[in-house]
Amino acid sequence: MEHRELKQAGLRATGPRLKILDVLHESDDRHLSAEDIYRHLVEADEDVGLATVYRVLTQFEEAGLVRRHNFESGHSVFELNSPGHHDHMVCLETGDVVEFLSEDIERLQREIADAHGFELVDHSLVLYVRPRRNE
Amino acid sequence: MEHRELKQAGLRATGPRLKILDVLHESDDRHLSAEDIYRHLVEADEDVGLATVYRVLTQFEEAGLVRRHNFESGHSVFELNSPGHHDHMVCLETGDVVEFLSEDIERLQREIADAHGFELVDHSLVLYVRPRRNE
DNA sequence: ATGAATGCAAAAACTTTGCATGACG
DNA sequence: CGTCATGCAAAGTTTTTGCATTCAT
Repeated sequence: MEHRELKQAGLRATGPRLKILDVLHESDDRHLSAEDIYRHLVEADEDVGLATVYRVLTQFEEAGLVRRHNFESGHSVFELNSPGHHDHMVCLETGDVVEFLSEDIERLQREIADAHGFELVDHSLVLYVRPRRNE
Repeated sequence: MEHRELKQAGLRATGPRLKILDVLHESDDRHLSAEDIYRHLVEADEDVGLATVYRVLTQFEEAGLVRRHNFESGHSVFELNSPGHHDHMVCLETGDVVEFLSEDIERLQREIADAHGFELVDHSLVLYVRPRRNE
């Protein structure tokens, strides 16, 4: 029940918000741009404006429902904020996105921030890779 | 001699390119947006167009003279491609950028890419931090 | 009913491109 | 001199905003 998901996040359960959340849940691709989501909605004959998609995604981000990434330049992509944190590996040749998690790296990051007198709030780690040739 | 630096990179040593490279070398802040560089030039009464700044920075990036980052959304920032690689820590309260390097993290990244059947080509790691309160 | 959310269109922010002119080697 | 590079202005992208209308509670 996505209605509940929105209320718990402190947001009114409006039509556009429900539809956008649904696209995020149902899409094969976990990582979608605002334009991607807008296209899904138009194709499904849902009447939602692009401006609303941007506004709603920003609210979702503030509410912790989604995370925003800026992998390469140009535009942002959004993904549902799944309970488990993870980082991303992007294949430069195929565009595939693989999620991974390294507790060692997570710990090292906290230690490094700490050593510089800071507290780690968040981080962004993206590995750019290409298929390994079997030599 | 920045003239030489450009020739070695395979670029003609034109006025605008020398001036932009100079701004990158002389600026206190290592990380500058195209607009930042343009502003420096205008203040120094140098007659260089913003479009040229963008074109030259892109050429510099392709030639390996600078690196482009997309820390937050909206705009790119550029820094001279110093010989030693490093990652970045951005303070959310002051905007300060601190550079750091962890050989452990570098190694773990290669291992992770490898474990997924990929070869690590590049990566982006940014820690978002805030000043640690002394409790 | 009432304040919040939406759609549309216009604007803003950032970056790229077309074209005539000017500069490097 | 022949390109290649530049400046300017115009166009392209992505994202935000103003405002009248509609919707959720």
